[in-house]
Formats: sequence, C-alpha cells, structure tokens
Amino acid sequence: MAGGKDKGSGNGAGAIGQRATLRTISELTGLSQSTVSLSLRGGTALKEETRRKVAEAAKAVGYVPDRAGVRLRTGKTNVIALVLDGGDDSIDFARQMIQGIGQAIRGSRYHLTVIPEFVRTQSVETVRYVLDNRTADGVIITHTGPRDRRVQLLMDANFPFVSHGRTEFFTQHAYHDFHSEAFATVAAERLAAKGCKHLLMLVGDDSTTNHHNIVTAFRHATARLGIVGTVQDSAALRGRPDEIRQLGLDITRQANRPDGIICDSEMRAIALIGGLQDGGLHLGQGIEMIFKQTSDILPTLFPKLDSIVEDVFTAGEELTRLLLRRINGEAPETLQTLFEPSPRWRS
Amino acid sequence: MAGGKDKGSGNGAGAIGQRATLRTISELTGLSQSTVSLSLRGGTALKEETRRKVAEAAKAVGYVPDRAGVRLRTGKTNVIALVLDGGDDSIDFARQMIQGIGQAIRGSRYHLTVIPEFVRTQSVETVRYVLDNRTADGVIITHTGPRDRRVQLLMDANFPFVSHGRTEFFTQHAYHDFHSEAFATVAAERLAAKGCKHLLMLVGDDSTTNHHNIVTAFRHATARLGIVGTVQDSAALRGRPDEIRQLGLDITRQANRPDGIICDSEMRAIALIGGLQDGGLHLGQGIEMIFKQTSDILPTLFPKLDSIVEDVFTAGEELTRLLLRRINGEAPETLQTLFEPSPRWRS
DNA sequence: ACAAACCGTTGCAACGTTGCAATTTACATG
DNA sequence: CATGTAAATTGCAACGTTGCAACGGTTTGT
Repeated sequence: MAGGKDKGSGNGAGAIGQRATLRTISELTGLSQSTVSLSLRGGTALKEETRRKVAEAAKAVGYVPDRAGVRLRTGKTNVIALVLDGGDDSIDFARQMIQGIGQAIRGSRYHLTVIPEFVRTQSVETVRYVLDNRTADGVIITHTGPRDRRVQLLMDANFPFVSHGRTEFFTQHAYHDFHSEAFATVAAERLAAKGCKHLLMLVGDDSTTNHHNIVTAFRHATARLGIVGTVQDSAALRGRPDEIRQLGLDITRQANRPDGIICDSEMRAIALIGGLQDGGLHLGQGIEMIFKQTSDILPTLFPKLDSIVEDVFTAGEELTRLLLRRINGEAPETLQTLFEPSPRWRS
Repeated sequence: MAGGKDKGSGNGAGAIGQRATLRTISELTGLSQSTVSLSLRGGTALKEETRRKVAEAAKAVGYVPDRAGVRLRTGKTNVIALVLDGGDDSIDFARQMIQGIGQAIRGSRYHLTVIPEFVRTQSVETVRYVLDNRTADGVIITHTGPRDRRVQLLMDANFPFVSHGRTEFFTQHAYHDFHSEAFATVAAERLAAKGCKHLLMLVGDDSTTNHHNIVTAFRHATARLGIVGTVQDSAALRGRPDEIRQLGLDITRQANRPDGIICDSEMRAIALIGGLQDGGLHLGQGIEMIFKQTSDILPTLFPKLDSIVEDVFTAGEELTRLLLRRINGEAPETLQTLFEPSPRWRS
C-alpha cells in the first residue's frame, strides 16, 4: 500500500493518527456510543447539555461518519448513480448534467458515481450491475427509449430511478424531460412566420422517445400551418459528422430544396451548416435554421442564428431532486416534470 | 422508503428475497464463512473440490461481495474520485475523460465517483472533502497549477493521486500531461513553414502549469525561427466567448496584424474565428491558424483547418492506470508520462 | 514411537454504525 | 416515604467482510 496509513488529514484540531469515530467521542464525553450517535443525528429526547457536549467534541476531533459503517448498518449507500450515455450528440451534455447533479446534492450526504456506457444503446447491463452490486440508492438514466429495457428492469426491481426522457410504459415512473413536442411546434411556427414554405426536420437517434415525439409534433405543426414538412432520418444521420456534412452539401444541390431547417442537436446542426457552406449556401440567405442549443458554441460562431435552448444543467438538478424524493418514498406519478424549451430568436 | 426492500434482482438463479452473502454460501456448502471467503478470493491452500463447490454455489446464488462489508473491514473503498473542473475550455473534456477512466476500470472492482467543482480554481475544498470522508482510494485532478494547493494537500496527506498536468514541486508525484511545449513548438514551426511572419499565441487559463509551459516554448520557438511572436493573454480571454469574439474582430482592424494564430483551446478558437469572420477575414486568406483539438466540432465546420489533437479519452485511461498503480504502492516518480501531441495538417 | 511439519479448515474478533429493549435517573404525586 | 411516570441514557446485537491464531488430521523425519 502506498498512502494507506495514517491519513489523519483535515480534522479541525491538529489531532493525528486514527480517524475519529463514535467511540472517540464517546470516550471524550463519557457518554455511550448510542447516545453520541443519537445526538449527532438529532435525536429527540436528549438534554440540551448532552447535545452541546457531543457537538463540541465532534467538532473538536473532526468527526465525519464513516460511510461504510452507515451503509453496512442501514443499507443506504448515500450514492446516486448516473448512467452516462456514450453518445455526444448534445454538446457539453455530460459536463452540464454532472454539474447539475452536483449542484443538487451539494451539502447533502450524497455522492455521485458515474457509470459510462460505451455504446449508444439502452443497454441493460449497466443498470443490472448497479442492482446486483447495490452501487447506489437510485439511478439516473438518460436518452430514454419508448420501451426502454433499463426502465423495465428498474421498475421490475422496484428500484428508485428517474429517467431523462419519457417512456410508453403504462406503469408510471419518475422522469424529467425536454418538451420536444413544444420544441418542434414552436420552431415550425417561427420558421413559417419567417416565410418558409418547406421545412426539413433533421433528427438523429430514432431509439429515443423524443425522436418519436418530435417527429409527430413536427408533422402536426406543418400540416396545421399548411406548409411542406420533410423528416430527414436516415441511418447516415446517426453516423459520423462528415456524413451529415455531406447531407448539407446534397441539400444545396436539390431541385426544390427546403427553405427552413429544424435540427434537434447542436452537433448535427454544426455538421449540416458546414455542408451548406460547402455548397455556397449561407444561413439567412435563402435558408433558415433553428436548432436545439445545449452549449454556446454555435451561437458564438453564428450569433444571429435562432435557437431553442435545452438547459442540461437545470435538467440534471431537477432529475436529482426528483430522484431524491423518489428514494424518500414519494410516488412515481407525482415525480414527472417537463422542461419547457426557451426560444432565443436573434435574427 | 420506496424501493428499499426485496431487491433480489439479477442473481443467476431465480432466487428471491435476501441478497446472497458469504453466510448463504457457507450454509449451502457446509463450509465455514472463512473458507468461503478465502476460496472466493483465490486462497492459496484449498482443496480443489472445495474451490469448485464454493464457486458453483456462489454462481448459483449470484453472489457479489458487499462493498460496505469489504470497505468496513479492509478500509478499501474500491473507488476512485475525479475532481471535475468547472470550466469548459476543452470541448467535450468531461465526457471523454470519464469515458477514458471508465474504460480503464472496466471489469475491475473499481467505481468512479465524480466530484464537480463549481469554480475554475484549484480549490482545496473538494480534495479535503475526499480526504476527510474517505471517499476514495485515490484521486484524479485536472487543470493542475504550478504550485497547486490540491497537489500540496494530497502529498502532505500521502494520499494516492494523479494529476492531469505537471507541477513545480520538488517532491515527485504521479502525473500525466499533454506535452504543451511540443504543441507550441510544432505549431510555430508549421506556421513558419507556411510563410507566417507574425504569430499570435492565444492562451487562456494562466493558473495552470501548461499556460506557462506553452508560452515559454512559444517564445523560444519564434525566437529561434526568427519571426515575431505575440502572446495574447488578457483577462478577457478567460471571460465569455463573446469577449474573445470581440478580440477576433479587433485583430482584423489592427495595423500590423498577425498572419498566424495558435490557440490552445478549441472553444477559444471557435470564438476567435467568429470574430475574424465578423471582420471579413477568413482562414487561409491572409491568416492561418492552428488550434488544440479535443473534439470533432471545429474540424467539421472547417475541414481544412490545421490542428493538433489532444486525446482526452486516452488521457483518462492513462491517468487511471497510473493512479491504480500508485494505489498499489508504486513510487510516484515512476508514474509520470506525457502525451505527445499528434498534428493533423489538412491544408 | 515421538516430535515436527504440513495441509486444509475453522472460530473469533473487529471494522463503525444504528435500532431496540432495557436500564437508570429525575421528578412529581399520593 | 413509597410509588408511578416520564425523561434521559445505555448495552447489546447485527449488518458482511477479512485476518489471525488455532484446530484436528495426516505425513514426514529422526
């Protein structure tokens, strides 16, 4: 072992050596470990003086409850697990999500463990691992599919979780989701108001529930607005950026090409713009665009570009709040929220 | 509690109810818990038959060692902690880093917990928290400064850690770092070869060691090459992207402006390009650029743009490998590696 | 034949915590 | 002063694991 011993790090006083436990405080105050434990956790029936003595001693020795002890005794891990999707469609998704979660558990006893997925597929392995290993008290999953097998598994196990994204299951579960129907509708209306007659909706991952929602809403909106609506949803769009770039170039060469594009991912929007530019087509000059914004990157390059913001940080916060309440026993059906897209019209 | 009970999830056989422990296997096989424990961990002196019996029983009941038990007994958390910097200079940094770490601990008993920082400053609080709470067996920190207080604290506590970035401390510690001197040198040489006479180095966070290394190497390189080298390093560059965008615009208006730019961050490169374009200046037409690439975003928009790649995924892998060896007791000075930048010339 | 060495296995204690039943202490009442 | 009751505190067991000393049994050496 390298640094395995004598880590008497930052306890308030300069005490060295062994870590402070309940026993330490017990010996220091002359009270029993039970009393100390009780007092520290805000027990109900304790003398004011006892409380004070314990609190002082605890502070003096820099007592921090041992997670392993608590976990062994109570079964609570005080950990929430984030299953991190392997894709990178939404720019800066991982960082913002994690920061949001971090914000929500700040000051609490909870830790965050992240379990990376290596393939973009709602794989059940990772979640099963969490279940089998009692890794956490609750799980956050993202990129949820309509009949997501992870959700199924978690519901079957009656394990607390919250999904970023809705499902089509009859049984209710906690979720927080971007309101992609509203996104599609608002975007279509905006483009129509700008005079567009032929909209192209560029969507990616067809395994998610959002994919379905967004396409349906788009179809409704264009029909209602009386304009042409095309959905571009080939396998190519889930491929490497250069494929989408090629698509952008192809569009510029089409006979009756769309005059408005809606893009549900900033990454794809970038690739597409690259392709359009290759074909000599520039935004605002014969073609309009609205994209779902998750970072500042595209707006930095094209400040006049319309976007609709999905705030992933806030999503992370909200997901965590919901999960914590779920862990605390609240009913799933009371833990379902949507994030309303916030349009940023800049042109 | 919501789903706190009866999580007899995915154990191989269909056994329900309580989780399998050593006791379960002990009762099943008639052997003592000690023997079972020993056998499961590959004890030395055991009959072949005993081994087999234990292994079979363990598999049958889907035994997974309880982390809390192990941790309480041995003091090992089997967790590594990543202190996640709050900044987003390097696009996709967090995701790739985490994926890389995930790859390196795949199949091992290790988990990853992520501790988000909320301010871009080598704050000691987070690390102290890890120390006080025995959160992990080892820590990974990023964006290391020359006299990073976190490093100081970790060294003082003799706690296993590895830093993404070097320091100036005399005492040796484990690190993995991007070879930013090589980056600056290679980039300057490339631009000089392309005929540039006046280089601008655009650097951001002056609190990191890399900042210093990169500037020094740049100064040496330009001197050696006999060309003008300017370092742009104002407070504005650490501000919002629009400030850097403004800088880009300003450059186009300068009397004797640089004809070659080196940028140590993809995010800043994007903002700068935006500003240059605002001023009517396009890359390759009177101005060249090389940037440190950490994602596919900029190359997707400007495929002909030269870059030098920093592979953050690989860095995450390597950092973890080093940390694991450190935890295992290897000497810090044997755990220091550099990542050689890989140039991607495309013009 | 007896001691020594070995093999394979086991019981026990401890890690730090909490819930519960039981105990002690304090205080008011008859 | 005995008694009852409430308030305050405590001892004990258990959560699942592992290290260690010790066990009985067999083999080897002298």
